[in-house]
Amino acid sequence: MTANRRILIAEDDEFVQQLLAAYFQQEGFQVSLVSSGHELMAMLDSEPQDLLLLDLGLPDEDGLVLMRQIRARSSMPVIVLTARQGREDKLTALEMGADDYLIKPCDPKELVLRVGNLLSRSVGADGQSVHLPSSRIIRFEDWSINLDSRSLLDVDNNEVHLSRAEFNLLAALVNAANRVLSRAQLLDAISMDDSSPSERMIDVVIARLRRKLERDPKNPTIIKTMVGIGYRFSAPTKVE
Amino acid sequence: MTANRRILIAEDDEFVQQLLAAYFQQEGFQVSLVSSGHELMAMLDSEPQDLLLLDLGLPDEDGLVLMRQIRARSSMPVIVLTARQGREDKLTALEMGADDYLIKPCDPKELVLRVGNLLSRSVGADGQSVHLPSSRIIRFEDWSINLDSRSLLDVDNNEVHLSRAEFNLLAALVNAANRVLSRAQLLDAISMDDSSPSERMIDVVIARLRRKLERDPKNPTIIKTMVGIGYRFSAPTKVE
DNA sequence: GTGCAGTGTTAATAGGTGTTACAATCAAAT
DNA sequence: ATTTGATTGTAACACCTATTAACACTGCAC
Repeated sequence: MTANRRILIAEDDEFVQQLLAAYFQQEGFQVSLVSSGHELMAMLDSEPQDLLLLDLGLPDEDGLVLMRQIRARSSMPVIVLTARQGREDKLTALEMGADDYLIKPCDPKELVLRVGNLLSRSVGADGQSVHLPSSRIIRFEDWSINLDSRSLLDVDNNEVHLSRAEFNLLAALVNAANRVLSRAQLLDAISMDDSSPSERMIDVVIARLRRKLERDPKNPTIIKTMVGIGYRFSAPTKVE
Repeated sequence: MTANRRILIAEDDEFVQQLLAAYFQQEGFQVSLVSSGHELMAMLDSEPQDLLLLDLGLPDEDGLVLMRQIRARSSMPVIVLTARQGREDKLTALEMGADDYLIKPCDPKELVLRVGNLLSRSVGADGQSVHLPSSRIIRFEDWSINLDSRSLLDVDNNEVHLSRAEFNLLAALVNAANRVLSRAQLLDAISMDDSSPSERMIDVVIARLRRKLERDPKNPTIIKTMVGIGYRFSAPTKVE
């Protein structure tokens, strides 16, 4: 029951942040803290977490935009916290894929309760997390990708280095195996903030990935191009 | 267990109030809450408390005036909390008879520590509940760092020497474990006077630290780089 | 003084990101 | 089948950030 207790708190008011951290630590969570959208995305890229507590009012980025970017790269449980009373925000947040929604001020006990609920819901009978693809190792062709340690191993178990953008793109494709992802969706998966690079960037990263992954990069079998639509991961996968 | 664990929290931000309450309750205190100077004085008149946590920024009354009024009727321990940075406030508050003074945001652990200190001091000279200064020894991976003696011990308890800058940087990171610290914040931690060295200095000290701490300095696991943001201490820690 | 440890700067290097230009390819119309 | 315009692939490049070695400077101990 207790393996997945890493909680990431995204909150810009430092005092609230520290109080939440101290409180959750006492409840036995391992807490990580970020105070901006930029940090948040960097943190999610560097280390998987079991649950995200997201304050919609981060200074540098609209919370709902962040929510979309998060959902583009993982299905981790997210609880949205906001000072806003608006009903629209609530609906939008839930539409964007938030799992729960609380308006500040709220009772810390209730908060911990909902966190506990969400975590227990996302844990299967075997104690493995259902939600987090990041707790999985996936094999395809000669490769095995570990979404947890963010590493890619070749057939001899040697690690092949991927850049952040390359890994995120591959992870997004693997998570949506056999589904077509548009360039816009893939952009969400690789971009850190809202400074969206052009969609051609996706082509470039795809090319770099293919050069590393494909036996014959000219005739790709793993990442297929869907002309006019996007790309599709189309190798058989085996989840470990 | 001592009977005097009733704490009164005077704080107008409702969320902060609830977080503080939940936190102190977990620490075994019986908590009462007020959110205005008016309520505060009424509460003090009707029910004795063992300690007051007073936010200077209450809406209806200047905190320093309140402080004087409180002292006019009791000698109960008071810790003043404020968002203001001003040195004058601090001096005035202490002059007015506050027992301690903390600037928000502050570490909740420190807050509880000071509350404990103050309460045990006010118990009397029997020495029963004298507060033991919490040891500041923290273990991570094969290392243990003692923030009091400023020493770092390896797995065999041999001391590994760190320069002042190295130690301060490491201490700052450890104290903010799992939080991202910007180069600017880390600069504050290592520079003694106000002559700020350039932020590249941080990279240099980080490199020197990694060479001493990390198993594989090229693939650091203890101090992680957050590109474009700063650094983060990300090894599990255990406080002794 | 001389030597030494530590501090901080600088510059070379490495690696990643994103743009652009042009080549290659595709798909639809003729 | 050929043409044509749109789309995709990729090399080359500019730019950015982080890493690290080298070095000069400072202050301190002997």
